Amino acid sequence: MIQVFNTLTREKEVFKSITPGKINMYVCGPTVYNYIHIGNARSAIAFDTVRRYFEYRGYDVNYVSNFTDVDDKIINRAQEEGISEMAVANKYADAFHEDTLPLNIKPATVRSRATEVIPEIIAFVQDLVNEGYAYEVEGDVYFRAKKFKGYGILAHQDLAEMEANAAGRLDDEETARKEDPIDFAVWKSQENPDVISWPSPWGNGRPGWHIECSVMAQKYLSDTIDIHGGGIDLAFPHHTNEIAQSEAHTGQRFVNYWMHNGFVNVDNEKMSKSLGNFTTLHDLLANYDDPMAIRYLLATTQYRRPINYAEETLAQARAELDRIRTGYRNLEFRLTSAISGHDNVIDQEVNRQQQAFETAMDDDFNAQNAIAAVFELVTLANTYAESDTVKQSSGNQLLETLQMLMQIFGVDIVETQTSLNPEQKQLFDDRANARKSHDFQKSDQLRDELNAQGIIVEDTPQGQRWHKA
RNA sequence: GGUAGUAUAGCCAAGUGGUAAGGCAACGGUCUGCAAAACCGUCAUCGCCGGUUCGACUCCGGUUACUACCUCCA
Repeated sequence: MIQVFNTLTREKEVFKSITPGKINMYVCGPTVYNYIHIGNARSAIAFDTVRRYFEYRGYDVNYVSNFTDVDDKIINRAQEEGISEMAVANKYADAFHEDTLPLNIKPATVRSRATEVIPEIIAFVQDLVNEGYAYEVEGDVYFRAKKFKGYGILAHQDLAEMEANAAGRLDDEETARKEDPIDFAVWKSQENPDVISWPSPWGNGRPGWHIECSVMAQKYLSDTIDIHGGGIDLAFPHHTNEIAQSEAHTGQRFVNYWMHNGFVNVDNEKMSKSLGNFTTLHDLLANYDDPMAIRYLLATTQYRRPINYAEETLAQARAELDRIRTGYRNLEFRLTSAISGHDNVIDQEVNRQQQAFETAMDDDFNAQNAIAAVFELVTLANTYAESDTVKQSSGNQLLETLQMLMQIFGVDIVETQTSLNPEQKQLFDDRANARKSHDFQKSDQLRDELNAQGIIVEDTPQGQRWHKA
C-alpha cells in the first residue's frame, strides 16, 4: 500500500491507479529559454524517483512531460540573440537532454512540445469558447475563471482575495480587456509578423501558458490521469488553471493525485529567476566531477521538503554517498575470496532492510527513512566483509540489493570498471612483493607513487587492493 | 493583509503520547609495519510560554522566528 500526499486534499491518501498495474502521470517540464537550474533538476529528479519506485513496485508507468517552447521568455531571448524562437527552444531542449543524462534521469515515455500540439490546442480553445467557458477579445481568448465551480481550490485560494490582489497588479490594458481580473489567457493574439505565431479562428497568435499541459495530458494520457506533478509554485496559477480548463472541457475529474515538489533554496532563500541567485545545472556539471552526488542530494531529500543548496550540503551528500560506495567496494573485494553457500542470518537481515526501505518509500516516498535502511545494509556489508568466512551467495545478494535500492534513487553506486595500465600494474605487484619481504620503505614509496597517479592502494587481510581516488 | 509550511545535537535529517532513527563532522578505542578503509564507543530532551494527561518532543491554546504562495518561476 503506497500513500501519496495529495495537494488537493492536503492529506496522504492510499494510492490507487485507475487501471490496475498502470500509472498515467504527467509532469510539468521546463520552459526551454535557458539552461535549467538546480530547481528544475530537483523537480525532474523528484518525479523520476517517484516513477522509479512505482516501477520497482511493479507498475507500468506512462510518464509524459513537456517542453514549453513558445512564450514571452523565449520570444525575448530570440530577439536578444537575433535568432528564431525555435532555434532558442531547440538549443535548450538539447541542453536539457545533455545535462540530465549524467543525473541518470530516465527519458519521459513521451516528451512533447507545445508547438507540436497547436492544432489540438486550437480545437481545445474553440471548444471552451463554444461551451461558454472562454471568450474572445481582440484576438485574445480568456477563460472565465468564475464560471468554473471550485476555481482555486487546489492552491486553497479564496476567489474574493484573488480578485482584490489581481486587480491591483495587472496592467490596466489587459485588465480592461478581461471580463474579470482573474480570468486568464488561453490564446494570445500576435499580429507582429516578426514574432512566431499560428493562424487561428481568432487571428494569428499563440497558446496561453496553461493550455498546453491540459491538451497534452489529454492527448497522450487520458481525460483523467493518475498523477500530475510539478513544483509547488505551479499549484497556483498554472495547475489551478489546468484544472479549470480540463474539467470544464471534459466534464471529468482531471487528476486523481496532485504531487508538488518543494523548492531548492540558496542560503535559505528561494532560488528564482527574478532574484538571479540560481545556479544552472549546466554550470554546476561543468565545475563538479561527481554528478551522482548531485543526484544523491536531490533524490534522497523527501520530495516535498525544501532543500537548502550550498557547496557544503553537496559536499556532505558526497561524503554520504562515498560511504555507500566504499561499503559496496569493501564487500565486493572480499567476495573474490568467498566460499560458496549462504548465511541465513545475512539473508534475513538483507530482506529485513529491504522491507524497511519499502515501508519508508510507501509512506509518501520518505527518502530519509529509506536511506537509513540503506546505511544499515552498508554497515552489514562492512561487518560481513570483515568476518572470517563470507559466503558467495549471501554476499552477492547483499550487493545486488544495495545496488538495486540505490537505483531507485537513480544513484549508480557501482563505479565503472577501469584497470591499471601495465606500468601501474607493475608498481602494484612490486609493492606487494616489497611488503612480503618487509621492505616497507620501498612499499610505501610505491604506494605514494600510485597515489600520485590517482590510484589508492589499501591493504586487507586478503591482500592489497586498489581503487581510483 | 489572506493562505500554507517549517522550527529536533556543530551540520543534514527521521520520528512518536511512554523516557529521541540514520548520516556528515568531532573525539576515544580496535585493527594495520605505517596508512587507508572498516568496526566498537562517546556526543541532543526536541523555538519559547502555558494547558490536557499517570506521562508530551509528539495533543490543545498562545507566542516568537524563518520561508513560500496570492497570475515570471520547478
